[in-house]
Amino acid sequence: MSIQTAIANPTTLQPGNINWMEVPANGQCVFTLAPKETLFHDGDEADFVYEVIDGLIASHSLLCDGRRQIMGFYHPGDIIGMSHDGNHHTSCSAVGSTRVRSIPRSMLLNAAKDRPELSEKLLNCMTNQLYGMQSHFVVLGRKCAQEKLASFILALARRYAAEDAESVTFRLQMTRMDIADYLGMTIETVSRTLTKLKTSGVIEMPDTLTVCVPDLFKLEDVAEHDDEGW
Amino acid sequence: MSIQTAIANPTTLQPGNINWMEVPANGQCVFTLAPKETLFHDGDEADFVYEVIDGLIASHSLLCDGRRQIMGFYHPGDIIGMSHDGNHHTSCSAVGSTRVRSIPRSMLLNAAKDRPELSEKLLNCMTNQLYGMQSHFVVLGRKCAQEKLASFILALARRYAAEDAESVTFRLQMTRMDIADYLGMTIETVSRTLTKLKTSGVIEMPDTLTVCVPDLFKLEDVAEHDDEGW
DNA sequence: CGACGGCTTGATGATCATCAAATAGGGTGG
DNA sequence: CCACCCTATTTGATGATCATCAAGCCGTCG
Repeated sequence: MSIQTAIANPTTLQPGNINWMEVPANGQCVFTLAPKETLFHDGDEADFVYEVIDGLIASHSLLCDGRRQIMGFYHPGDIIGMSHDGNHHTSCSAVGSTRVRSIPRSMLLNAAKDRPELSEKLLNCMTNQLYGMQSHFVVLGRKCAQEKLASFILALARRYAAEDAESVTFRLQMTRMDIADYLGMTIETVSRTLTKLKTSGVIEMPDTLTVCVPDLFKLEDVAEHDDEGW
Repeated sequence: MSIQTAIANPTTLQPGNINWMEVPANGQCVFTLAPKETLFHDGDEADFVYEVIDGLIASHSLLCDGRRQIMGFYHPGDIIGMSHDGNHHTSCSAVGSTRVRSIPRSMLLNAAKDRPELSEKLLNCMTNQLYGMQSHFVVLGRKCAQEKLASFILALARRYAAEDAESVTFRLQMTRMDIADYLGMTIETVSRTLTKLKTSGVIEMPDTLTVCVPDLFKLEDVAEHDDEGW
């Protein structure tokens, strides 16, 4: 389900999944971003709203001295670029090669006016994203390196794992630098901590991008408590 | 402007300011929370949405070992408790004595259905809050103790200062513990860092709760020690 | 007054950042 | 197909920042 089908069929619209099939075709557009290519910059006019089709988008913020913080990753189905004041307040760029669909903000808002269900769904998208950010605050503010990495991998694992699965294997789409900037660490600490997680058997990594979680519960324990006791 | 007047007069509704005057009176309720009293817990059913009338509310999250992270502070006019799935995903409690207005979630959603403007404003509230959280990520993930506190005080100062003012004096409503839990630090480091800011003349504190910022630009420099990218 | 909670200050140590260098993997051109 | 290069990643050594443990201070309240 995407924005398209949802506008066409409001009852099926899910958070992070809006379908804009009924929106005039000339307004929408699907295109592909190369890795690291920017979707929009902080401060740009927010004329468009985007839906990730496949790939991965990172929203981030830069300090002048080069420090970077990634606020969040947007996966397929996620909505990017809603604005309350007509301007973006963050930059967004592709992690790997990424396809997105764009729709003029005005068109989406107009459609929402005629469709209470659509605007309710948009609101759900927002509150959904908002809640997704909550746990990230705890990770950034209160967790140590090992808990940060475990939490990060756990979140990805849950996204990729089948319902009720106990183990899962997947490929990272982002670099160590991206992970570091997301978790508020350095690449060196990310690397060292991954090594520690491998050594303790919580994860396996056949190559630098493939992560295998043999026991999701064990990973949960590390993500929540600092291990040592386990 | 509050939720009340906004429902009555949609065109005047501003983000963080919703007026529900037209909502049946039996649905809404104004009450006072004592300091540290809880508005709702993580996991509670989100039957009500709240507007802060005066005082201050903190939304926070707890790890099982007692570590706490405050996600954000809600000031008068702010809306709390919108949920996408009918449950709260964070706890909220009063910092000092705080008055809030509650409205049944169902009633607000129904009113929104008949009022495209209202639901657009609600959406604005959400995106507004979402963007407010962005800078907090940078603070938590990428700033050192001094920058964290300077950023924190600067945000409060801007809220209290008159337009174009160069200096401002205000009272903190929260304890050192609250500040520490908001900024991802310990109370000791908060205290030490405040002392450092006082010593360097960036702020003055006649007593533990009164903050005087003689030069907002100087405070900006410390907070953004090269920061505020683009 | 004495006790309590919140705050400050001091001493010490752990964690993580920084600087530096080696290794691995991917892509290019011969 | 291999040599080479470039970048990403890993590993090592060292140090700064901040957490922790501990004690003392201040204002409030019973």
